[in-house]
Amino acid sequence: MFTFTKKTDYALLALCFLATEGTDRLVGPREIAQRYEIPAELLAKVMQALAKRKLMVSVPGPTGGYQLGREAIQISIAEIVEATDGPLAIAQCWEESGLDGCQQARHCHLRGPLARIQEQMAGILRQMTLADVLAPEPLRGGRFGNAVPLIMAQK
Amino acid sequence: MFTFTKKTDYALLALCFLATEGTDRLVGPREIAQRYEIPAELLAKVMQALAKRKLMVSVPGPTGGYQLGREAIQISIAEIVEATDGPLAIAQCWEESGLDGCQQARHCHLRGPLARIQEQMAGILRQMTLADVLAPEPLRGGRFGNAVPLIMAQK
DNA sequence: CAGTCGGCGACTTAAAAAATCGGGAACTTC
DNA sequence: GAAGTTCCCGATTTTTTAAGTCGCCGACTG
Repeated sequence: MFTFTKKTDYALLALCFLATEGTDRLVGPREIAQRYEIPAELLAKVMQALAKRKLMVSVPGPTGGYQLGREAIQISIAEIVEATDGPLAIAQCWEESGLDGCQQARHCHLRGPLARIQEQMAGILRQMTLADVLAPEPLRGGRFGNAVPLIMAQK
Repeated sequence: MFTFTKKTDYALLALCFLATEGTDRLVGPREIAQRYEIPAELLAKVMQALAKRKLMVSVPGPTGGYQLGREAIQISIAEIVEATDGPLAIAQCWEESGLDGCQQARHCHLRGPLARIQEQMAGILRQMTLADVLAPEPLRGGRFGNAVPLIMAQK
C-alpha cells in the first residue's frame, strides 16, 4: 500500500546514478541495468520517458547515452512519478468516465475529503526533490521529522 | 497511482454511514451495501476487519448489526487503511524477507529517503480522522490548503 | 429448536503492473 | 558512404495483486 511502482524505483535509481557518476560523461541504460541487476529493456523505456519530460537529455549514437536534464534540486519527485506512472491522480472517481466509475449511487461525501488527502500527498512529492534523495541527511526534516514512529501493526 | 483500494473506500463509506445514520440503531452490511450498490459479501468482510480493530462494534444475531466503536474524531484514516489493507508499509525492501526483496545489489541510497517520504505520507493519514471526512468544510485546511492546484499532465 | 446473521477461511475471477519482443530512425566510426 | 551501435516506440506476453465469490461454523433471537 502506497509504495512506488518498480518503474519509479528504477527511475530514481537511474537519476541518482546520473547525478553521482554521470556528471562528466554519458551513461547508457545498459550500464545502470547491470549495476543494479534490473531488466535493461524496461529501464531503457523508463529512461526514455524521463528524457521526454526533460529530466534527462539523451544523445544517440554509439558513444551516446544520458545525462541529467537539470540540477537535482530542480527535479521534484512528483515529476519523476508522473513521468513513469502517469499523472498522480487521485481517487478513481473522476477520471474522465464520470459515469461508470462512481455510479449514480454513493452520494459522495467522500470525494472532497479524499481529494484533500491526496492533494496533501501530492504536495509532499512536489516539494521533495532528487537532491533530497541524494542527501544522506534530513536536509528538510521539518514538519513530521524522523521522530514519528510507524504504527507497525502485526500481520 | 496512490489511490485507495476499494476495500478502503468501502470502509470509509461504511464508517461514514454509521457515523451519520447509525447513532441510535444497529446497521448491517446488507443495508449499506445496497444503498451504495457495492458487493455485500466484500463489505461484510471489510466491516469484520474494522470490528476486529475496534473501529466498529458488532452485535450478532438476527437483530444485530454494527455501531461505531469510538467517536469519529478518534478514528484516524491510517487505522482504517491498516485495517483493510494491512500495515501501510513502505517500499518493498524491508518487509521481513531482507534477501529477495532487494538483493545484494542496489547499494540502496534510496531506502532512507524513501522511508522519509512514506513516513510523511503516513503522518498525513495518521493525523486525519473520520471526523475530517465527515466535515463538509476544510476544518484543518492548513499546510497545503485547497489553493494548490494539481499538476494534471496530459495523458 | 429453527432461522438469521456475524465470523472466518479458501477459492475463483478480473485488472493492473512488469517484463519481453520486434521493427524503425539517428548518429558515429571506419 | 557503408556498417554498426544506440536510442526510440509500439504491441504482446507473462506475472502479480486486487477484487469478488463461495461454503461452513458458531452465536444470538424468537
